[in-house]
Amino acid sequence: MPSTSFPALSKFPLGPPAAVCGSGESLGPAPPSGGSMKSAEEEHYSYAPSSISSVLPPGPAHPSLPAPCHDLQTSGPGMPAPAASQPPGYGGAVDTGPSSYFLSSGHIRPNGAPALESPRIEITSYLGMHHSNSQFFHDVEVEDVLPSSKRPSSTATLNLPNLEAYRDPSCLSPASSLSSRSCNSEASSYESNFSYPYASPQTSPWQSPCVSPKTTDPEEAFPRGLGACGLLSSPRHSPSTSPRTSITEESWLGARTSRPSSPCNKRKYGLNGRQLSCSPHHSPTPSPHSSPRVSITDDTWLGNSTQYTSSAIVAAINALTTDNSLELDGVPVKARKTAPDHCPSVALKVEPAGEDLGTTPPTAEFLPEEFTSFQHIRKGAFCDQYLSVPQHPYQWARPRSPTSFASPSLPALDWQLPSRSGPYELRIEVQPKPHHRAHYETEGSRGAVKASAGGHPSVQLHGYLENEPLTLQLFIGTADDRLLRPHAFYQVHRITGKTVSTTSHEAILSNTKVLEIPLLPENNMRAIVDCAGILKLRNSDIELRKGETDIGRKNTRVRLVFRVHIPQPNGRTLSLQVASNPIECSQRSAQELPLVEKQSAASCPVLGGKKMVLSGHNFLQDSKVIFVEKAPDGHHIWETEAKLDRDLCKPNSLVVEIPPFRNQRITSPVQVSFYVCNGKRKRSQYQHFTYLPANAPTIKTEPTDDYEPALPCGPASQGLSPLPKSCYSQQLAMPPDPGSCLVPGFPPCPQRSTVVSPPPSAGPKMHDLSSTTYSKGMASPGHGHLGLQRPAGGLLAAQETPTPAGVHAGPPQQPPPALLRPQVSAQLSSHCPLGRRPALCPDSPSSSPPSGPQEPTCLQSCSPTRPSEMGPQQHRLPKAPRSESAAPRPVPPPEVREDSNHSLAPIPVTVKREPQELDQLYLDDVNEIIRNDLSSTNIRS
DNA sequence: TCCCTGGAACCATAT
DNA sequence: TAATATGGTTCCAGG
Repeated sequence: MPSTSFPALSKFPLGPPAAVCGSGESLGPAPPSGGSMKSAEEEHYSYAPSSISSVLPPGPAHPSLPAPCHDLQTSGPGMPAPAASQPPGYGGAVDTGPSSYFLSSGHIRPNGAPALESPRIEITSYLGMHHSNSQFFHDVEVEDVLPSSKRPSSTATLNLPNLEAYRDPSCLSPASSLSSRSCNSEASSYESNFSYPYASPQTSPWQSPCVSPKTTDPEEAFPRGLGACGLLSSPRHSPSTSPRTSITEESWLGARTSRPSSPCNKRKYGLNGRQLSCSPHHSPTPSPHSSPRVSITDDTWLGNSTQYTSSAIVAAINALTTDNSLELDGVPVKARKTAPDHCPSVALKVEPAGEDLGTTPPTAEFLPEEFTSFQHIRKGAFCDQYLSVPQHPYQWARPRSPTSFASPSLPALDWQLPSRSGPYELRIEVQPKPHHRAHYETEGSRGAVKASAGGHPSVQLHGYLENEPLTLQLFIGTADDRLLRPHAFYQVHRITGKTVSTTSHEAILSNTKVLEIPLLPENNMRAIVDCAGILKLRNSDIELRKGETDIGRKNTRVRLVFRVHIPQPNGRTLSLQVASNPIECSQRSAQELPLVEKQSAASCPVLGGKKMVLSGHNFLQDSKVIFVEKAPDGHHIWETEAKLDRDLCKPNSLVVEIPPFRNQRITSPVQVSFYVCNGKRKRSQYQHFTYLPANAPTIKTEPTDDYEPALPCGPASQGLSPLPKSCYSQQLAMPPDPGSCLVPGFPPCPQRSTVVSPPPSAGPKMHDLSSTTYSKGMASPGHGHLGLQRPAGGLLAAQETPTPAGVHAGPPQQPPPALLRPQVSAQLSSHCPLGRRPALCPDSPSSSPPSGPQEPTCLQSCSPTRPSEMGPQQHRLPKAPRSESAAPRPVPPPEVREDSNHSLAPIPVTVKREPQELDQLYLDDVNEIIRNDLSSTNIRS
C-alpha cells in the first residue's frame, strides 16, 4: 500500500521519466485499495482511448525520422504496407487476417470476441498512413507528385475496394449505431447517406477480426478512411432527405446557420419516438453486413491495428490518398456540391467578403503543368470514376494565400509530419485551453477556442526568414494514442466577427475542413488563432459512413493541428506540423472528468513518500489518485491508490503522497502512470510518472514475479503518449515470436517484420527520407525498430521530444533535445505502433512550450540498441516472446540509455524470466506473456 | 439581432 | 429484462 511512506530519496535525478510508455490507457477504475494487481479486464472502463490520446508526446519532430515514417505509415501494424514493399511474411500475415496479425490472443478471444470489454472508446486504427509515397511529410516534391502520369496510372490500376458509395444501405453497420446513434440519427443518417465513394479498405477481407465488445462486425475494423478518412464525408442526402443532415453545407461551407430555425434541422420523432425518416431506402435495420467499423478498445486497439488490409489495398489507398483526390469522397455531399466540377482535394471556400471566388482554378499556385496534371488526375482519374456530384451553387474560391497548400502534392492530413526541420520550427506558442465545448450544427457557434490564460492560441513559424507570407493550416485532429489524423467527429469551424482579428479562410482537404490563416513576415510568422471554433458532428452520422471505423462515443478529445508548407529553393515544399495539447470538447466531460494539467514531480525513488502536487480541474474532495503500472499489453501489473492530503485538496489541485513502488529493487527507472479518479468512469487521463531505482542499478534482476518492465510501455499508454517511444522500441525490439520472427524485419510475424525502421543514421532530414525505405519496411539492423509501420508519421517529428502531451502534467522539464534526438529515439518514435501515436508529432514539446512541461518521457525506453523494435502494433504486437524466461537471451551489449536521467550508462543487466512469472500474468494470452517478456527484455537492455 | 455561453432537459445506449 | 448510469444532442435563457 501506498501508505508507507519512505523518505524520498533524492539521490536519483529526477529526470524525465524513463522512456517508458505505457501508461495508459484505459485502466479500469482503480480500486481504492492500493497495490493490488488487476487484470485488465477488471479495470476498465476507461474512456480510454480518448484519454490516451491526449497525451501524445509532443516531441519535436525529428527531422531524421523520415524513413521510418514511411514505413510506419505504410506498414504499420495494423496497416498494410504497400504490397510491394511488404515483406513476404508480412503480407501474408496480413492477408490472413487481422486476427493473426497483432492481436494476440489477448485481444481477441477464441470466439472472436474481444478479450476485454470495456466501454472505452474504440478507435480503429486508421490508415492514415497509406501514403506510401515518398513524400512523407515535408519535402514533398511537387514534381514527383504531380506528374499526372504517375498518379493517374496508379489510380487507374487501383481497384479500390470500396469506392462504392459510402452508404450502402445494405451495409449499414449496426455498429455504427452503437455508439451514439439515436433513432433519429439513424434516420437522418441513413437518409443523409453519406455516400461518397469511399475508397476504403473496408471491404477487404482482411479486416480485422477485432470486434468491439458490442459489435462483432468484422467490418468495423476498418481503418478510417483512407485518407484521412473522409470524415466528413458528408452524408449524402437521400432523395427523401432526412430532415436534417448532420453535415450541412453550412457547416461545411461555413454558411451554416447558427440554429436550425427550421424544423428540418431538428429531429423529428415518430410515434415510436424514432425520428421519422423519409428515406425509403434505408431501413433502420442494420444490415446483415457487419459494420465496417471495428471498435477498438484500448485493449483491442493494438490488435485492431493489426487488422490491416492487404498491402495491395493499402498501396492503392496510398496512391489515392496521396493524391488527395479521394479525399473528396468523404466530403459531405453538400460540401462536394460546392466543389464545382472538380474533385479537388482541396476545396476552398469563398470568402464571405467577396474574395475572389472561385471560379479561378487553383492553378495559380501551381506550375502550369502541375496544375494541369493535377486536374487531370483529379477529374479524370478520380472524380469521374467515383464521384458524380451535382454542381453546387457555391463557388469555390482559390486560396488567396501565398502558399499553395492546395497543391495536390502536399501531404495528406493524416500524415505525420515533424514540427521542425532544419532551421524551421512550427511551434504553438500559446496552447488552447484543455476544455472547449464544441457546438453542434444545431447550435450556434460556441466561439473560438481560447487559451488557458485568456486570449487565444498562437502559433509561430520560427526560422523562416523569407518575405513571402505563408499559410498556416489548421484542422481538428485526434487526440488518442494513435497517430494523429483528422478527427472524424469534429471539424474546425471558422469564426468571424468583430472579435476576430485574424483573417481566415476555409478549405476542405480530404474531407476535413481546414482553416487557413496567413502567416505574415511582418508578424514574425506568428498567427493568433482566434478564428477557430470546433464543430461537433453527430456520431451517428459519422459512424454510418462507410469506412468509418472510429466511434464517437467518448471520443471527445481533439487537438488543434497546425501545418505550414514552406516552399524550398529546390522546388520542393517542406511541410511542418504541430498539434496542440488535447482539448476536451464534451460539455459533460469537461465538467465532470478530472483533468491533470500539471504535476509537481515526474519521478521519484521507489520508496515513494514524496509529495506531489497536481493541478488541473474537477478535482473533488473524494478524488482518488491511482498509480498504475501496466504491462505492455495494457494490463495492470500493479495498481495502488496514493494518499491524498484531503486538507489541501481543492478543485484545482490535489496533494498526493507518492506511494512506494511495488518493487523496491528495480535497477532502472520504471515508468508508471497515475490518474485521478472521481468515480467510476470519471477518470483523468493517465499521467506519466517514473520510479527511480533506490540504489545503484543492480546487475541482475530477480527473476521473480516482479515484473519489472523497465519500460512499461503498455500499449496502453494511450494517454501517455509521451513515452511511446520507448515503448515501441521495446516492443518492437522484441520479435513477437522468437521462432517466427527472429529476424527483425522479415519475420513471418506480420507485425514486426514489417517494420524495420531505417537506420537511425538516417539523416534528420526529411527530404532524405525515401519512401522506398519505408515501403520495404526493412529495419535497419541498428535501429530497426520496427517499425511501426504506421505511418503515423508523426513519427517523425514527434519523436524528438516526447512530451506527454496529454499530460500536461509533465514536469516542466523538457527533455534535453539532445537526448531525445538521438537517432534512435527518433526512429523509435517513428516506429511507434500504429495505434498508438505516442510519439507522433503530437504535441511536440516544442510546440507547446507554454503548455507545459512535457516530459521527456521516453527517453529511456528508447534504447538505441534495441533497434529492431517494431512496433507495428504498438503494444499489441505480440512480441515475440523472446521468451527470455525460457532462455535468457543473449544479452545484448549493454545499451546506453537515453534517459535523460541516466547518464548514458550502459546497463548490463540481464533479466531472466521465470516462466512462472507468466502465470501471474494473464496466461490466457500467450501474447501477453510475450509482451511481458519483452518488457523484461527491455529491462535487460 | 446576433453571437456566445452556461445549464440542463431529453433520450438512446451502456451497465 | 428492468433499472440505473452515462453520455450525446438539442433547447433555452442570459449576457
